Amino acid sequence: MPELPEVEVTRRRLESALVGKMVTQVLRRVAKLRLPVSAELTEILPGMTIRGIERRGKYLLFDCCKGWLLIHLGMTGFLRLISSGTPPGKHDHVDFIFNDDHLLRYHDPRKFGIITWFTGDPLQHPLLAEIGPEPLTAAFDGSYLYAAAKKRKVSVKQLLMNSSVVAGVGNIYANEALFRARILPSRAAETLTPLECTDLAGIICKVLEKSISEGVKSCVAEETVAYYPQTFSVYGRGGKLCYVCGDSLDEIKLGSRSTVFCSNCQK
DNA sequence: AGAATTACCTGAGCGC
DNA sequence: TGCGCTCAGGTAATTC
Repeated sequence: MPELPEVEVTRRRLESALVGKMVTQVLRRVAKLRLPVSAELTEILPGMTIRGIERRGKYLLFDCCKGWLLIHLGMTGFLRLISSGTPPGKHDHVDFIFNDDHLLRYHDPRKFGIITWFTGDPLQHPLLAEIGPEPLTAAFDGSYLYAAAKKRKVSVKQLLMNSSVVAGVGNIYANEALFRARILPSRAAETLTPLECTDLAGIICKVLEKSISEGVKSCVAEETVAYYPQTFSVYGRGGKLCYVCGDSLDEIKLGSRSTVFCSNCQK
């Protein structure tokens, strides 16, 4: 599923392909994803030029000069950049056709994504306004994390996955970062020491940045997809052997989310 | 306010 | 073969 790195890789690819290009047509095949797909998009967007593409957490923000196109990929969504005229397949819900004969196609089997239109400061949009600091900025550091964790009884992993605490960290990277920081996911957030918070914040940055650079390297000509091959230390490896100590990895549920860790390496 | 729970959605995998 | 069940999980809304 697309998390911050996948969204960032998508953003960079789309930015280099679409900035300065004009939308000529929007085709909407479903009325509703997780939220209604703004009906006015088909009438408003044609004629508009993409000035830039930003990212906030897992949201892509297309600057259309007169307003913003906000896209969230949900669980299973991805965007592809293909030739216009390519016939749509199953779950190809929305097409954005550009004046250079490119087609940006939104595909999402589970329809957990969001496509909406907003005028004004996109950061003030209700969906974005409460999101915590970006993990790859100076605003997210050990002292911030320590303050956020203090007096919180939820598990560290659930704290990291709370988007109002830090933007864009989902299940995969929460599992991976905690493994690398040697911290048990089930630990109450309030038990983290300042030193552990500094360590963890730095590791979160590293894990995300490494994934982004892998995604950039794997860039396939033409097609823009949110997914790229990656290897994880613990995510999806419950019952398999820890790469560090060789013990078998444990898998539990935290907040109904699959959580994998090494009880030998993580304390 | 924080924590826990529910809802949204479809394909994959499984037991029978 | 196919039915019914569970699971995957981001995040908003709802409830406690």
